[in-house]
Amino acid sequence: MTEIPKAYEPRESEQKWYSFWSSHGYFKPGGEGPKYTITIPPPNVTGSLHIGHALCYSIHDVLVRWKRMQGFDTLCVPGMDHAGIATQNVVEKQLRKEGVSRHDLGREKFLERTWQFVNEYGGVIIGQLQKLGCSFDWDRTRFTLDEGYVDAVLECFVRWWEEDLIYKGARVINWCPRCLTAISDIEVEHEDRPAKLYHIRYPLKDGSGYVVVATTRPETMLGDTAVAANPEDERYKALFGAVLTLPLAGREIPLIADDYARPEFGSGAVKVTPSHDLNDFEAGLRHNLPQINVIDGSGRMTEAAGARYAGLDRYEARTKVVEDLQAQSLIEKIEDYTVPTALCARCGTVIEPLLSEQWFVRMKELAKPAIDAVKGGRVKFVPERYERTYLDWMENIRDWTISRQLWWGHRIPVWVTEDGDYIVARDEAEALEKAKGRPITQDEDVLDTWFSSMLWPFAVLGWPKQTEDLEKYYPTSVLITARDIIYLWVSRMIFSGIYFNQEVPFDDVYIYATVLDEQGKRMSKSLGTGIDPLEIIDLYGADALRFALLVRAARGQDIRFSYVENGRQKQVEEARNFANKIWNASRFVLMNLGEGVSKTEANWVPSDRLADRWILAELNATIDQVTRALEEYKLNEVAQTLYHFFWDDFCDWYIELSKSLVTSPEDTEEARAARGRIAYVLETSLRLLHPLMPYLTEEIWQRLPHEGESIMVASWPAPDESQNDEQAREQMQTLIALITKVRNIRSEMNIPASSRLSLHLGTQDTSARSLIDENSDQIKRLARVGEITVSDRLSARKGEARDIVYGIEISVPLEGLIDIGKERERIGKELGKKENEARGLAARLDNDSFRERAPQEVVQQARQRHDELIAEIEKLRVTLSSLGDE
RNA sequence: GGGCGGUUAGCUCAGCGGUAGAGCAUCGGUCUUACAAACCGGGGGUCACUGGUUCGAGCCCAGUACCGCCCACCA
Repeated sequence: MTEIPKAYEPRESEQKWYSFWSSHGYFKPGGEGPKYTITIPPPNVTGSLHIGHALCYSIHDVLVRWKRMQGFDTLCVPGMDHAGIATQNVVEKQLRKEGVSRHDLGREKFLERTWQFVNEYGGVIIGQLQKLGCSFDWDRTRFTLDEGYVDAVLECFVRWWEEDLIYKGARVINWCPRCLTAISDIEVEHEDRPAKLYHIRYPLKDGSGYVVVATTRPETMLGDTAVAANPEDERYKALFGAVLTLPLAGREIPLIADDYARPEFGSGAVKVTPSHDLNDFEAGLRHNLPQINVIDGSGRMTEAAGARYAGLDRYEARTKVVEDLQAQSLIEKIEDYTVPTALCARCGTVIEPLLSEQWFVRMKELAKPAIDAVKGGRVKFVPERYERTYLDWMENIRDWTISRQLWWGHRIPVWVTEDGDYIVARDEAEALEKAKGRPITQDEDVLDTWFSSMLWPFAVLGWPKQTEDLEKYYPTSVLITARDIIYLWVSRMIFSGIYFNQEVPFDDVYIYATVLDEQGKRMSKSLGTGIDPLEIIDLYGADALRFALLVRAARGQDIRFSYVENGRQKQVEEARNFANKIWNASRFVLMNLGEGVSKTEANWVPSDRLADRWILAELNATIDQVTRALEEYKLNEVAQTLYHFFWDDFCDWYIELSKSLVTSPEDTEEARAARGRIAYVLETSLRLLHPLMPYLTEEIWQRLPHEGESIMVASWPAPDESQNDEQAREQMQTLIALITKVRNIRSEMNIPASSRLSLHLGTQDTSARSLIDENSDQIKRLARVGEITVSDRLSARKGEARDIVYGIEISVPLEGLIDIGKERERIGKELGKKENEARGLAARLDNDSFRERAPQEVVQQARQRHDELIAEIEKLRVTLSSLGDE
């Protein structure tokens, strides 16, 4: 017999099997069945694995392994995202440490440097995913900036330009003065911050008084080109058209009527700064107002702000403007105020709304079919509630700012001629040709990262080329992602997928849980609250980490995960213990199987034994339940069901009930059959567990009699209705209850495990009698009793502990061991429980409406249970009173 | 300002119409020939609050309170 270590040692096993799988090509597609495709959310090249990723990709791997075992032609495409701003920021930070800026290097050199960084550090996460056990097709790994991907982005840009879905325009956009680029609306975060509300007097030119405006940003007044009040506002009706003198600047500006001014706010008059506020910008367009930029891209005041302020930082300027106004008694009051402040999602800098020329995608037209696709059920969100989230966003969508003033990314394929014509082309040669000899220069900007990642599900399959992969594997089956990128990414994949392929990019969108720390806050590396998955894998194994996460992955519910105590991660420890349990149960089976057992010998030999019929029925129910739960993305249910089946049913009962047969030293046919059955149940369980715990299950499976090269490509168990056996389940329930009661008596009476007791049972029920007869050896073993006698009913005797379960009377003679006080207490407690339950049932049964309105089945059940209880109570009372006689 | 989640045993969470479950922790016992990372047994919950629907409600409806997310151009 081969030596098997007492505890599962993940490290060696993981390495061994991952390279085994890889070298056998199991990660590649190839099943006989229909296709099943997933393209993973490409992690940022700058990233390293955190717990959220571990969850995300574990879910991917579970689904992919499961479908592969079911025989689907299964493909999971991995890859990485070039992550424009994020990556550029990281590289710039490195440069800063060296004392240089990207401008010192110049564009070419900077890009070289960034590629160098990407080649060196990027892909760290890929290696980490492999450690996790992910069975993705690494040969198909893609990068959103690789050669073919560039073609996809060009194709998209050119076609949208030709369809007039892309335009350039001057707009007030969100500008990050630190990243020095425009960012889209969704890349802005809002945070309430304490601030001041300044009430400023704007004098009327004719000297007849002033109008008070309120603002949180006094420095922008230098760019005011009007003051607006609501047309319905009685206070201003007579003044519309009047001219005001803008303080400090001395410019003359009109008082205009526009209903975006809210009469109830402050004085009802609002300053209008078209260059630095989106509302004001739009009001400016309505009234043909001039636009004056007083703040530049780095957050400093421009020349247009006046010589006194030019060059000042926007906050310094604010202080100075307020001082100057105060000096002229033009500040009416300053109040404390809370303002929703816009911040750059990348770096946290306060956003500056800035008037600038940018490229936009016209969204209305693109959104329409993407809305219909979801409404029509062609894309299904799981959990369903996110459908609403998506639709609300899409139905109120605004045009998308796609140009970024960065260097790292897809350069915008637009060239400008000297006379200002835009030429959109796939490359410079084509642009030159189109320019017909006019000199041209390429637009400096790059595209928003999401402009490229929105093409992911089809670009990774080869689009815009009509490749075999695209033909075969698109659309994909499911997208598994986090909820915070529903707008940024999911929505955009849907509308671009439909636009370019006339088909939705995926059937389902599964939004997985957010992993939180013990405070219920989002885990974040930067806040130091992150846990390194590799550390956990090192300590407990990849399977344990996967299981710990998956068992908590209820659809869409957040997971709180950093319960660490004395350097131990309790949640993973629990999963590791389960892995070890599986290991040891397998060890038991293997130790008894003997050498050279063939697959056929380890098969299910039909049996009339209760335990056999029962475990087969339970196994079958488990297969059914687990498969169903997988179909519904209820991964926690999958994990919990398997945990319960394996530990409670298989280990605690089936193995124990089969032990004497299985370990029998004689090599009888009966014993061999029993060994075959136990191996069969184990092998089937391993296949069910494999998607969750790939390494452990492979390690054991390879040692068991099996067919095929790897559990990875073994078949997924199918439920078999003929194996349902209600009778076996009921009888087993009785047997378990009986054994538990005897153990209970032992424990409460402090009977040492070593002392063999006798057991008297009383029942008139013939089926209960035969249940006891047929399983008397098991009862003796598991309840640790020597002799069992069965009679019609038991009469009270002295020195015995009594109980009753499912109508079977139990008596354990204790001779001198009994403690009457304890026994009285124990029976009293039992009696109390039963009386309580009986009372509740009686109350329901007495209720006319219950008997009339509740389903007959429920009433019937209640009545039966009630009658059973009454009989049991009766007998316990007799016992109790006989104790009282002592 | 709108929308969405959550509130169940000391902790982390399942359960979502038939009268409460798991793991950990805790208490007592056990080296019972796979496993002390284990085994056996016990204790512990007015299922946030208030109303309502129902024969029956953690479970459905309405509202309240805290906690957490998302969206929003309120100067």
